[in-house]
Amino acid sequence: MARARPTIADVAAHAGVSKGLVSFALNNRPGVAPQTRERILAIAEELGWQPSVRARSLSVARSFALGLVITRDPEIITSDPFYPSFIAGVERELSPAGQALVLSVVSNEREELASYRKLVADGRIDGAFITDLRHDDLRLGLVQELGLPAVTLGRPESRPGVSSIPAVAMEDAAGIEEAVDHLAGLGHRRIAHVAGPARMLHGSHRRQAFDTAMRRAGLEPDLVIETDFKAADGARATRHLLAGPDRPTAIVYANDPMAIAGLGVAQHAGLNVPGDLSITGFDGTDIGEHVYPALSTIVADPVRWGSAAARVLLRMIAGDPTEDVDLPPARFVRRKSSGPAPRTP
Amino acid sequence: MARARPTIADVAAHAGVSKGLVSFALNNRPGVAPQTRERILAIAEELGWQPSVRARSLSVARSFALGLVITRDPEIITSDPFYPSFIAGVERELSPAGQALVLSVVSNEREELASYRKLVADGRIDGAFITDLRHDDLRLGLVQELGLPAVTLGRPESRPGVSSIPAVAMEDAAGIEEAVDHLAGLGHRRIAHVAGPARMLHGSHRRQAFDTAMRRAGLEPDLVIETDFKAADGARATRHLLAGPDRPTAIVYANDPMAIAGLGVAQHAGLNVPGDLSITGFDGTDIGEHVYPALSTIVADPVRWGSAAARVLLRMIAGDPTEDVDLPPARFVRRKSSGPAPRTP
DNA sequence: CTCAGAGTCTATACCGGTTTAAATGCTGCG
DNA sequence: CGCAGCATTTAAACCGGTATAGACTCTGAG
Repeated sequence: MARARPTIADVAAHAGVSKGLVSFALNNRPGVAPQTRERILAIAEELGWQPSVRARSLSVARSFALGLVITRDPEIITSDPFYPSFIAGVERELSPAGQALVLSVVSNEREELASYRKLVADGRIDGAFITDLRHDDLRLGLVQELGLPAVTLGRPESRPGVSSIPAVAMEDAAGIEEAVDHLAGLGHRRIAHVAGPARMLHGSHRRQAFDTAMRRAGLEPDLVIETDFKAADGARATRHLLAGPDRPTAIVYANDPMAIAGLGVAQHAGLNVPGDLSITGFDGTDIGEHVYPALSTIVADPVRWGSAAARVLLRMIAGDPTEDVDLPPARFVRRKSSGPAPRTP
Repeated sequence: MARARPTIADVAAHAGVSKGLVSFALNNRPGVAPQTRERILAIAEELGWQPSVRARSLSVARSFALGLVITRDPEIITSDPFYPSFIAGVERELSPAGQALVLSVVSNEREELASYRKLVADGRIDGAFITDLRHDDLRLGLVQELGLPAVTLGRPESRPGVSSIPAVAMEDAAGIEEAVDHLAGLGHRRIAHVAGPARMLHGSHRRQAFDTAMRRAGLEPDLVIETDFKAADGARATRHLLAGPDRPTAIVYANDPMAIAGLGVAQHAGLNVPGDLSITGFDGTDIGEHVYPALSTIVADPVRWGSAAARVLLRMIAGDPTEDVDLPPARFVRRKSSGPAPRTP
């Protein structure tokens, strides 16, 4: 019969001391005689004692877990590479810290808020990641209201009150500007942007960066189509752009799946990429490297982003002072899908 | 000042009964007078009482959470669409059941086993999903040893002892056979297979299905290359196949990212797809639909798989009898990347 | 020699539920 | 009328930790 796992009381009994003292010893608290402490630790070791997260949770009112709520329509099978990588980065920090990651996937904003509330009400998490920031994001007020430590990915435009919500930001605008500069430098004048949803902060950031870079190059950023970041949207937007009267010679997409879909549409229409049309993506999925022609894109580092965000959040929960973190900006990587503008006929 | 949330003791005090009776009433246990029960429920409602998962966890020795351990190298940004969808399906069941999902991402098998152990030792989970089954999978013995309720995705080849590990299986072989039949029917004789890792059960299943279908069509399944499911592997395998002496006219890939990479390689080599080379994938990512030519592939339903697996696991934990579940088989979907075999020169 | 104070350690309450044994009240039967 | 038997309810233990007040050394200064 498997012996039940030892509790702190067993350790206390074996050591001939009280429970409380064992607790002190195990938590490196002062007030325990050095040799007693050692004896207790040795016995705990020998008995194979491990703390019960459950019991500790109840008594210290913490859960030793962090929460991530992802909002997306589950029916839409999207090969967004961000989350898997981001989560891997988060785990890398949590695991050694003895923390767990609680994941929730919901379909819409209503459920999203409800999910945060529920996770907190159930005492499942001690802190949360806020990803995919939106304009007037209700989650910022919510975590404040709930008193839930949180970190945002990217800087929110405004934080409620004298906020204590640190941001871990990666400047994605720089990459877009690089891409536009690159294209303009290749002689492109009609450059379009297939943007992400404007209500999402990174969607509009990238768009603003596009506008800025275009104006700086003396071009009018008038060919912009807003999408939902889905491959199908990218295809639709591309068809629309190519069917237009004065079609672009280059398209800057807000993510890789849309760029790849756009590439497909262009090729389907008989265009040569990059001969007739240059294309750039955003995110650096591994597939982009292998399509033909290889996709010029803007690469970020979601694994690192995850680690950084987790570190900030852990520090915050520990009560240490935190401040915003700036990660190295996303960089434009030239591959084969972008080239010189076609000679005007 | 925010009133602390009410405990069962508050409810008891307001109702003028004992804690124990409140607990009975709230859990629909017999032995409580109907009108007392109602009064208690009304007061609990009025006070906005919610059970404390933490306290309940400690006293009933359950965590009300399920675990998913994903093994993959975090540095490899892979756009595998399976997990996000699978998780969405799982969540759809867990959330209404008041259960949470604890996610762990690890880099290799050693960490994987350690992760299961840790999750159980910490009492974080009541059950686990076992995905990406391998031959002689150590996890089966482990969950048995740990007494951890578990469900496998797909049927393991053998289960330890008189196993109590139910499987939720989706017949993926059927799709591969359909694909081969389709290609053979179009006149292809040299059909290659870019397979997944042989140590993974679905990798070798798909390969077996390929062999079977080939033999049935009177063809020799001699062009098979084993890979690690990564896009880069797909590209490499394709280059190898195309450089060979007697190059194939069709390639069946074990997943979509590899197929898309293969498509890129073929096009890069100046081949027309499907004119010179037919290509099929596996998984039905949304991108496949939008590349040019649209990828013929085999579509599964990971969302449904997730829901089914979660249901089985929940039932198991509840102590209800469970049995294996068979989901509808993956189906071949013909799109544009497969066509008649080229006329032999 | 006494007493203050530091250093150790114990006893006990507490976190918020569940569970069990025992107490209470009521009904109906002999 | 007495008592078995049932339904209802209470009190208290328990899950496994943490936290706090107080008790018990021992030392050193006055």
